[in-house]
Amino acid sequence: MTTYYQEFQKVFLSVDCIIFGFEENKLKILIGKRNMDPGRGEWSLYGGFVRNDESLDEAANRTLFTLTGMRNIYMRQVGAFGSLDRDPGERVVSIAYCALINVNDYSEKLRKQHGVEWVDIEEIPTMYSDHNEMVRQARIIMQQKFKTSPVGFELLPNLFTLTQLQRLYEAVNGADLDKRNFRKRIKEMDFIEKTDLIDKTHSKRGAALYRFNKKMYNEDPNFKL
Amino acid sequence: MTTYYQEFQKVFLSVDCIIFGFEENKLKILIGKRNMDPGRGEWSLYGGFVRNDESLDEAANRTLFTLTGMRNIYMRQVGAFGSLDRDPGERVVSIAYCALINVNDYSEKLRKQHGVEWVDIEEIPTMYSDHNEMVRQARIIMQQKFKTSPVGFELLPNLFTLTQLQRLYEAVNGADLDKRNFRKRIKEMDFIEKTDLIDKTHSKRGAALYRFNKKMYNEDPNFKL
DNA sequence: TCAAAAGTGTTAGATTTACACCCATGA
DNA sequence: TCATGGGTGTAAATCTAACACTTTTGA
Repeated sequence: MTTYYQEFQKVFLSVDCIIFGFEENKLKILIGKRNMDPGRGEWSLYGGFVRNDESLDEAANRTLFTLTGMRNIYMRQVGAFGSLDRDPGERVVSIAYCALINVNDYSEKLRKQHGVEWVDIEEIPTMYSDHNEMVRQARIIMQQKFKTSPVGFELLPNLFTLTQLQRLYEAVNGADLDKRNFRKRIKEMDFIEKTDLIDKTHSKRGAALYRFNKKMYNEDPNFKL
Repeated sequence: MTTYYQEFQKVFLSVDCIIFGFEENKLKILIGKRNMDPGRGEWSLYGGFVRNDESLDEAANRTLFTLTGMRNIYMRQVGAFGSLDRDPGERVVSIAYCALINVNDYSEKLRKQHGVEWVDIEEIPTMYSDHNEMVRQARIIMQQKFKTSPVGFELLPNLFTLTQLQRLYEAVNGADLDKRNFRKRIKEMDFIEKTDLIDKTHSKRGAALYRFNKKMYNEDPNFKL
């Protein structure tokens, strides 16, 4: 450490995860009650400290893995949050990351162990510190991403119906979509493949199941919704 | 400090500024040669450490002020950069911010004092550490912003011609625009006001000078380009 | 008088939006 | 048999993109 550097204080760095899921036709995030001071008992995002031997991205992935046991999950940075008063104890600057996971892939046992639950994005309670602001920014970023990039499939099972996909997009942008116009657009995207399989769990007639063909998308990435 | 926190190392936090300007029909950024180790002599963004008593935004504004003497400048966070190897000495995590300034408002004297210069965004040299990546991300963010928000005026004098405005947009998105279509769109935006003044410095005939009416924009914010 | 930049409208094509009925099936 | 969700096409309106000539004036 040079003399120059000594003028400045070092700070703790944490990551906080905004983990999105799609359940009951609603966009939800995983939050829990803090079990440590400061802020014990308040609603909070799941987070953790950045270690000495890992990058920010690695810290975010490790934190997500700790909570969900899941790897290779879609994640991206939302931004750095560093108000002076954001942590009532010592100064902690936090880097917010958002993630998209398939709710079905997340073990209920693990979820309960960590005491987190899925909460409708439209009904987020007041949370600890600046966590509401983190969620607000994450949501805006995701709304943009959903329009131009096929990230929505991260929230769905491998096989999904067009109605499920439409409900997802409705939940994300907070407004209903026209069924025929929606399906017209889907048909234009060859990488959203119709399978021979039928889902009969949601209707008597049954709905065709589709899958997202990532390889085909990479050859001609022209997503637009 | 609690026992728990001690498991984690604190780190230095810095801010790095991507300062955009518009000059000679080109989008440029302010960079200089590093005058300290590590990386002495390499091209670099202008940055500084985050102090104990200031938020990240405040640190970015202070750093910009130190370099330019300018306050109340449009600034926004690009993101946090925290690879393990990004600083060859001690670990430093940096928060990148981008800013838009009017080149004419920046004193040449100050610029030279700090040894920074305006470099065409299309001709950025290889820079220290991850600074090229910071610029790349800042540029993408700005390209998005320019389409939906009247931030371009931050780079222009109060009074500007439509040709200047068009050249700015061409520089930002890296492609030429159709003059008639461009001007058609401008006319639809009442908050871009034509004045009685004529600029004769760039043509014999003279071009009408326009101004951005911020108050009018706030009453009906419908920017689209 | 001419070079150089300013200024101005129209049209074809593409995209977006609104809209209503039949189908298949299990209960 | 009927209630429920699945599935389909068209037409009007809007938006986008392509395109060329006249004006003014200082040198």
